[in-house]
Amino acid sequence: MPGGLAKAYRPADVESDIYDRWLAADVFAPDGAGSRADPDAVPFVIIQPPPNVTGSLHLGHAQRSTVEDLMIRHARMQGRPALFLPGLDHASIAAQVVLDRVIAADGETRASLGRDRYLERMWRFVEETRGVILAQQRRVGASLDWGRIRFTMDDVSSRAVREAFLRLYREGLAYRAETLINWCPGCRTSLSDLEVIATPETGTLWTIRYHLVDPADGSLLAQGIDVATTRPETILGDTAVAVHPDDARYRDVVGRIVRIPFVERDVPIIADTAVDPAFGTGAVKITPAHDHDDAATGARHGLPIIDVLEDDGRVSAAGAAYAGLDRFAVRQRILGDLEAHGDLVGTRPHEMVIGRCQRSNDVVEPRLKTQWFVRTAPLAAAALAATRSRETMILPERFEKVWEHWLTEIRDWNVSRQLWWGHRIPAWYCPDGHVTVSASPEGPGACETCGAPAAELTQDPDIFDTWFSSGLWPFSTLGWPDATGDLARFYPGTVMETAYDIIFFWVARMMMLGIHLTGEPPFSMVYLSGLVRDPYGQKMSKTKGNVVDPLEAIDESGADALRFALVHGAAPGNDQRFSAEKLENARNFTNKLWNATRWLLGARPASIPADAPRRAPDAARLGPGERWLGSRIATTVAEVDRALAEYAFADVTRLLYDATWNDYCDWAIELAKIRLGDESLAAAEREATWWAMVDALDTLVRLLHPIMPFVTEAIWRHLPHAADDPELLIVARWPEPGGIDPAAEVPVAAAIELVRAIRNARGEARIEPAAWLPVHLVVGDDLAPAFEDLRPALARLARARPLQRHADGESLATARADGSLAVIAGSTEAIIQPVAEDAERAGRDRARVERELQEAEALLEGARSRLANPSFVERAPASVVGSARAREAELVELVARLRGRIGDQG
RNA sequence: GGGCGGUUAGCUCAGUUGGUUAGAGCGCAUGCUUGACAUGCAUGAGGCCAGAGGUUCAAGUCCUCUACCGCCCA
Repeated sequence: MPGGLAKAYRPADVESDIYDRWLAADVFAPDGAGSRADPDAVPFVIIQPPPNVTGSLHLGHAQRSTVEDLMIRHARMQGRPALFLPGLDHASIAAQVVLDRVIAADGETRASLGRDRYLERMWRFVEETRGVILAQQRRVGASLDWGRIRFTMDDVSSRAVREAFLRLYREGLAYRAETLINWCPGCRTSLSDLEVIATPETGTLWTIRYHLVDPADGSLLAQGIDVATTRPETILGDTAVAVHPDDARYRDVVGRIVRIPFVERDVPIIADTAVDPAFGTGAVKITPAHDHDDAATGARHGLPIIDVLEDDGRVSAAGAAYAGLDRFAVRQRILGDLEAHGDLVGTRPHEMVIGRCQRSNDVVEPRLKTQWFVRTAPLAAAALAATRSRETMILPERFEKVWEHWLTEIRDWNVSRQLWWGHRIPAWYCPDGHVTVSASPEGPGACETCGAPAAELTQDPDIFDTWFSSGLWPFSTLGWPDATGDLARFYPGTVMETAYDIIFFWVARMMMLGIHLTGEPPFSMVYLSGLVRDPYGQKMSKTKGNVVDPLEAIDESGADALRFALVHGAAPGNDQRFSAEKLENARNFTNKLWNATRWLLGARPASIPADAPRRAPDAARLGPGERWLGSRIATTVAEVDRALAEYAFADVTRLLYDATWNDYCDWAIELAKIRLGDESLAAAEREATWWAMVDALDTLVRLLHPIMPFVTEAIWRHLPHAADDPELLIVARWPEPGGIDPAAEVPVAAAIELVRAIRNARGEARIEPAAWLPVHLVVGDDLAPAFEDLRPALARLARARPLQRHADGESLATARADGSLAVIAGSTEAIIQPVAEDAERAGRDRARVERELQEAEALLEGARSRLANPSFVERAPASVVGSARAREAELVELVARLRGRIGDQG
């Protein structure tokens, strides 16, 4: 076992141990004992979007945690104080749905327990579940500052909620009003506009006849007016019939009275321009308690408002004979009864949009309720100003348009929820109905209007929308409203990373509340992640059975493989497809990196002791391969820095994959093997080579650490270190850019091209791979010294024995034998002499060279016609024309040489 | 109805401010138990860049229209 490393990387053997070592070293906190942060540097802060306390980790969480963690790890390695703050969200409605199911197993319901016992049960339940997702985050490798963890229901958060509400109330930005709200009968709570999903459906448009009332004696006439409706059960709450004032069909009946069936209520026929004469019969029923448009019409005409529903969706006492029945049962009964009376005059299918509850999918009912609202207009304006001024940026930028539109059109936010699990609204009402809002945990001492004593006050039974406490998260987590040290140091935060589907629910609310309550936008960058979908682009869901469990993926392939695969597909705002193949590919990559390390440790020259401290390679003794590698790695550092600065994390994975696999493993290791095994070289040269290989791998491992923290940390343990290196890679320095040397790359790039061309020629000619063949070559003077150094490498990689270099083409031509293979690669040219003459092989080789010639001629023709165009030469920039000319010259020479080869062979 | 995104190799995706020959991984084909790695190595095949028009010396890239797919808002 070279280097004492296992033959394959086994993540399960090292991951938990490594995480424990990070914890023990106290390196996650920006001010932890093991932190190497520069206290004067600008902190880098990510407050993690808190997952639901009863939830468990799904692939989307894993992806977002990884993206957040890689930004944090990068900043930490740069020496910035990096705060990655974990948390949990109480998720009112979602948690209640889960707990309701749990208690149902014991034969209990919310009602049977009552509010206090239900909440006690919830706290017990939450204590049981809260650890689950936190442990899962550790498996992913998230370097969260566990000492600063917050829960939206802990005391600090509660205080922030009460204080925020009090301030908004005092400023008139929180108000209580009786108005039409969205009601979910399934969840038995009101919903914000965002939580109602507009769903296109095919419903039915029924036409119903309301009979006119005889003004003389109040008796019912046979004459009537036909109205169209999609919700016949709302008949019970009708308080008018409306027509358009210009509608000639109804001019005569405006002002007359109709009787609403079943409830026997006499209501007027009114004229209102809001009525669309083209819809149905042109006459519509008006139900101000159960329709937003009707409520507006009702308000204009002073119509009464009659709520005919109970909270659970049954018809109330106002529904006369139908009271106590479910709304949809009532619909059917009413239709039957209308038909029996001959008053159902039309039925036809109708395409419509129905509002459904985001969580329960129940049809949402508009209802009149007294609730608390947040006045959004001024808050939204400030949020818009912050993004317009670029104080806060949104990535990808195209979401700014959506953001603008939504915040411009925003309506007031209903924050009351008729649930139990959440922050109780800190508003108290005295017997006279005065409102007192208090931020004190004990509530107000007395009514602030009439002085009624506390004992006579009753607290609002409702709780806040979960997103209200979430909206305070970027600063409530840091101790707001107290002026804590953390708040001063870490607010505003740096990046808010979250999924684009909660940009309104959450990001907008954090911006609105953050700016208003703290005076500053809560973060400077909003990074919106896409969704992780299944291999066919379908959303993952338990019902579809296409869910990938991140923990299973980690068990199988390791956390690093999962992270790499997820980051590889992550472009801001774009969904990605996740598949077992991608995971496998990433796992192979971790193994490749591991094995490169294994090779390196096993290849240490005997003259270097195993525990030798890290030493810079002696630059004067490096071969062309090491100089090439040094420049390649330096280029990679620069490109990775650029990609990170642009949040192009998928690019980072691609750059590092290529640098590791292609540059380091495929070429650098192969070149170094030859040099390290070359007894003719001085020991100092072999040592320099090995140290150069250590340098390059060390840099790659540092660059890869934010994405693949475990395997890189495991490798780092085994690499030689300098005296000022820390124990752990997680706090090691991020590589410095610099050292790019294009001139150093030229000879090895040419050598690689030549080796490939020779392999290709041998392959096409079907020469046994194991065969060593004599090769003659000629190279340009500029490459000659490097090629001399590289001779042993070229010989082995191209299986050339002997390898003879000629001074010029003429000399090379003398090496030509019957059936020899012609190879042209860039400016180098070679002849491979076959073991034995073989007519068939010669034919195949000739065909290959002719194909190459054809391709070269086609390219030359293209280059010439381009240059033949006078407007190109005149108008294109000189540099472009220059390189076109150079290209043409190159092709001319290539064609000439290929022609020469064919002549030779012919 | 309004808005946004996508369409590049069999599949999943890259492709910088327009500039030489459009790339990668997987898959496929052929061959290889090479002393780091078969979770591997070598070589190869495979593209009218959705379609039409335009701008330009030059278009996968910019503009217009069309088709299809997806998402958001109403």
